[in-house]
Amino acid sequence: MSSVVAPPRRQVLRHALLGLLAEQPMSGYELSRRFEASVGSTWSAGHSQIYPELVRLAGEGLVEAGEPGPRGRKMYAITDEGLGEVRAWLADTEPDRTVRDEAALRTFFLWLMTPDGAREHVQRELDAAAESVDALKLLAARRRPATPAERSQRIALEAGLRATQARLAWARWALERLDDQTAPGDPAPG
Amino acid sequence: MSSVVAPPRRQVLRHALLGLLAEQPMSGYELSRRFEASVGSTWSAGHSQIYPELVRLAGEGLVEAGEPGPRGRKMYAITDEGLGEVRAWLADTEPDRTVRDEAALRTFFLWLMTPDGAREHVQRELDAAAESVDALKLLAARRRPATPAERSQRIALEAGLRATQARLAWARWALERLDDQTAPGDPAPG
DNA sequence: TCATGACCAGTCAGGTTCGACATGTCAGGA
DNA sequence: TCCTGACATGTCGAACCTGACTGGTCATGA
Repeated sequence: MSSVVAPPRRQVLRHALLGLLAEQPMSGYELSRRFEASVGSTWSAGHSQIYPELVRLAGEGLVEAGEPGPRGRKMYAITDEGLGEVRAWLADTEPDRTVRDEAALRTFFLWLMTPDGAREHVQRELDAAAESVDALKLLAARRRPATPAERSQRIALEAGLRATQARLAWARWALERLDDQTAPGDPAPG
Repeated sequence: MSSVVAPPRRQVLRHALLGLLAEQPMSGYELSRRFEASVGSTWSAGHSQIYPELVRLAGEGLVEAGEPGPRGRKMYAITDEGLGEVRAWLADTEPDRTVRDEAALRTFFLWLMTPDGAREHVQRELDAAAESVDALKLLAARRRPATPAERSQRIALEAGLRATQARLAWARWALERLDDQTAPGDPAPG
C-alpha cells in the first residue's frame, strides 16, 4: 500500500535550530555559538553540520535567508511554516529517551582500571562537575528572565544544574567508597 | 612531516563491548541485551551495530570467537590484547564530555508549546524519571556486589540513580513553576 | 604596515548509528 | 500439528556526525 520513499529519522538538529531561531533571527555563526552556550549541555553540533542544515531548511521554506551582510554574514529567520514544524515536533513526537554520556559509561569499567586510575577518573568527574556547576550557577544568577523564552531556558538550566550537582555529590561519594575499598577490609564493628 | 592516514575517532562502542566481555564471555545477542540492561543508561547500540563490530574486533585479535553452538550462537571471549586495549583506552584517553539528551533539549523550547503541552512534557519527564528511579532502586537493592565488576557497576548505578532522582525533583519543581506562571501574575505580597 | 584573532561561510571524507529487511532455531502451548 | 514468541545472527541503505581543510572579512594593536 505505502511506498514509503524516505523513512524520516529523528532530525533533532533541525528542530533545535528552528527552536533557537524562533526566539530571534540569527546567522549560522551565531547559531553555532548559541548552540554551545545555550542547549550545549543537552545536544551538540559543529558548524559543519549547521550550515548545510540551514540551507536545507531554507530550501524547504522553514527558514528564510537574508542577503549576505558585512562579513558575508547571512541572517536566517524562521517562517510561519517553520514555527509550525517545531511546534508539531514538540507536540506530536515523543523524545528518544536514550542518553549518550561517555564519561558515565566509563564508570562501569572502574574495575578494569588501577586503583589510582579509578580514583583519578572519579576525581576528574568531580572537577568537571564542579566547574560546570559554577558556570551554570553564574548563568542562572544573571538578570531574572523577562521573556517566555528566557523563562523556559531558566527552567531547562535548572535541570542541568540539578543534574550536575547530583553528579558532583556522586563523585564525592564514589571517592570515599573507592578509598574504603582500598583500605583493609572488615574493620571490627563498634 | 606526518602523513596521518587514519585519524582515529572515539570508538566508544568497541571499548564498551570489550569492557563487557572483560567480565565474562558472551554471545552477540547476550551482549546486545546486556548493553541495554547494564550500561543502557549511558550508551546504546542495536544488534545491527554490535554484530559487525564483534567481527572487526575478532579480526583484530581483540576478541576470540568460539564455534557456533545451539541456535547458531557464537560466544566471544576477550583476549589479552583486547584487555590491554580497553585498559589503555580507559587510562590514556579523555572521555568526550558532550552529552546527548533529547528530552532535556526539548525543555529549552517549553515556551513554544501550549501551556498544556508544556505541562504534559514535564509530566512525562516526571513519569519517566519516576519509573526509572524505581527500576534502578530495584537493581541497586539486589544482592550486595561480590566481584570487583559488580562493585563498579554498583557505583555506576548510583550515578544513574542520583541523576534520575535529580531529574524527578526537577520535574516536580518545574510543574509548580509552570502553574505559577499560568496563574495570575504579581499576587500582592503578604 | 603587519600580525593576530575574532568573525563568517562553506566543503568533504570517512566513521557512526539507525531502521528495516532477511533468515533461521527451538521450546511451549493451543 | 501449527503457531507464537524468544533466541540468534546477519546485511544494507540512508542519515547523522566529526575533524580537517579552505577561503575570506574586519578591528585592534604592535
